[in-house]
Amino acid sequence: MGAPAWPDADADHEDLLAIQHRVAERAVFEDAGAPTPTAVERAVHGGRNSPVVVGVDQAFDGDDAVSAAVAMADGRVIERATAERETTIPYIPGLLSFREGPAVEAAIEALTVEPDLLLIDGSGRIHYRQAGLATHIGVAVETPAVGVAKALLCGRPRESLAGRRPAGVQIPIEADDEVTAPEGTIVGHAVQTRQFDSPRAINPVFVSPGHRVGHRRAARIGLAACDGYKLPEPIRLADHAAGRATE
DNA sequence: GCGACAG
DNA sequence: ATCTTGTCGC
Repeated sequence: MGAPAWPDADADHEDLLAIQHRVAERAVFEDAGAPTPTAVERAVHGGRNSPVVVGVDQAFDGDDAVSAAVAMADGRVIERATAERETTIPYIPGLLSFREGPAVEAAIEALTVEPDLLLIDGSGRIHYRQAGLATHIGVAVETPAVGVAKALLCGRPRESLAGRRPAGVQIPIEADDEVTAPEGTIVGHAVQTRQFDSPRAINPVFVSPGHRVGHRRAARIGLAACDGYKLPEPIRLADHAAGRATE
């Protein structure tokens, strides 16, 4: 078992923080088992003997969290699975994993295929205690994971994010005094996965290591997994699947 | 007290 | 995350 079981609804706030510190201790923020960006490119765009890349996203159905996991390999969707769990803890920035984690883990375990990489919507190392949803899940299921968030939770961009950047640009996100990592540690990147020529600029996504991957490879994986849209294809498909499971 | 704040 | 139609543009 890579991480503690999910806490009860009546767990103390301090217990939750303690769990996250443990998750961060067990997390590996360096390349150790995660597929290369090239391999991920084959899984999403096509190729032989690619790894199994699974995208995960959530939707809500009343008080329940609905999670969808979409597995891709050799350029095709090979399996989809969903799981629904009652939410007990409310949404609190920094404690998201305790609200959505149970459903996410259940959806991943409902797959019959074994994931080589998890692409999870939400932060990984870009988190106050370096234990965002992607890190918590990666450690819990002992699988390489990358976090892809649509907004920045914490940390300091090395450069201003104002204005427009062309697709492919990666701006380091450094730890500040709110993050439990030495000041200046690169905990992730703002990745411009998509950009238009139109007057309306597209925002970047925030990619960070979840487990068994370094920040550099995580960012390149984020770009390699995109297919014409702002979000990595497996996550985009999981988004649709989760929404459909709600209807 | 003020501002920040994944989904 | 979610409540929600049309509309501007490639």
